[in-house]
Amino acid sequence: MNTSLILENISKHITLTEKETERFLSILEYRKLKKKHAFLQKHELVKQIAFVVKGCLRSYATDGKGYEHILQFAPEDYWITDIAGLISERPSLLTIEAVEDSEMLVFSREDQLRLFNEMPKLEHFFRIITEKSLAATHNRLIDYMSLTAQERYDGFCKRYPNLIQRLPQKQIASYIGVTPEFLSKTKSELLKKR
Amino acid sequence: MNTSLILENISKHITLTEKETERFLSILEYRKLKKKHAFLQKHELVKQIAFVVKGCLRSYATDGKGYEHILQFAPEDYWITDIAGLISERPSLLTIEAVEDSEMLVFSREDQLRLFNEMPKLEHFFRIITEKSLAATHNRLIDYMSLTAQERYDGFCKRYPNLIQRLPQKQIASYIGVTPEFLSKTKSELLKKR
DNA sequence: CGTCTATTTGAATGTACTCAAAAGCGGTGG
DNA sequence: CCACCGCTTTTGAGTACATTCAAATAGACG
Repeated sequence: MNTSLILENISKHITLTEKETERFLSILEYRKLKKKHAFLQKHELVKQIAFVVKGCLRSYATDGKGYEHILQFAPEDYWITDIAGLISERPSLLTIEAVEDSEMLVFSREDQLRLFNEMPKLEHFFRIITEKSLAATHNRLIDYMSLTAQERYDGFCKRYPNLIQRLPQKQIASYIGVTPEFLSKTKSELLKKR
Repeated sequence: MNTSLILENISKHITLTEKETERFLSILEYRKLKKKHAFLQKHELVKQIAFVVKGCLRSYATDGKGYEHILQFAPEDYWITDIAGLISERPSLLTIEAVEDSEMLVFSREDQLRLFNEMPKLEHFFRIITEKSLAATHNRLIDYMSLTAQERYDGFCKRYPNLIQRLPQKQIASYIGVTPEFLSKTKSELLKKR
């Protein structure tokens, strides 16, 4: 189990002693997930949090017509869960699955909360992570409200230049909130302009 | 300075000793804000967090065309700030102002972080608050992606039945992400149906 | 190599926006 | 307390952005 990535990730905000590091590692479970396989199924109870070591996951909601709406992509070095399901302790509205063959380090909410009590530092870390995530989601909501599809696509390309090549266009369309057909047309418009 | 509301709010998640309560209250500043006056101006550095005791605030982004996009309403018993500006320490993209004559308890980020060190419990509290806020914003984003304007309006009415009467329709339109004209038409459609 | 899914393209449609003008409402000052 | 002014809400006509449905093409994977 290669834990250097997750330890580096954490060390950006807090410093753990050797003992604390050991304790933290003790709650981690290593998991592989093949492309298109689910880490979390819709309607399941959400109990875990994942840190992606390799590959990429996505979380999405499915609406009444069966359309998928992607909330988050989580490539290496990202955290992912269904926070709404996790804190409400109600069945998940989201599905989380692998976009590519992936590897994760996973732990339960239960263990997380237990560690928060033992090590306030760790709660400090996740408070910061959650704040960042909230800020990012705020910005995304504002983009949604104020930009056209073309501008949102531009923004996505600039913010995640490395992800674009790894994702099917259909999923990028779903993330920025348009149909795959429309994104295709939008892209060819952009090419004509240049 | 009436602090019972904020203390009750906090006590839903943590229990403070008398000393801790005193320490917490020591960082609070009481502030009144008249309708339409700003708690935070766009382009200012964000330094404070507010708890609304009376009245109602709103936070919004202004786009290139001068349109406002409301991110949050904060009536009594709600917390509000510009989290993105606060953590990035860059000028705010949001404006926060009073919808009605309001009263708040305000403290600085600096004091907040200082107290987090002194009292891990308080960081615990804000970790929870931030998680809830993130979950709510996720749900809102999904609504945005998957529902029509009419459905979003319905949802708003159901979720905030008491707020509707206090807010100008223009601001509800801005919150659900449509023009005031369109919301007006949407409402009369709804009436015809029933 | 064949099958299945993703992407592109086109035509018709729909949802929401823009602009304009009238009606309603609230607050302010005389 | 009323009259006026400014802002909000309503209504309508024309428009734009994005969707739906369909079909053809391209790509990925076993």
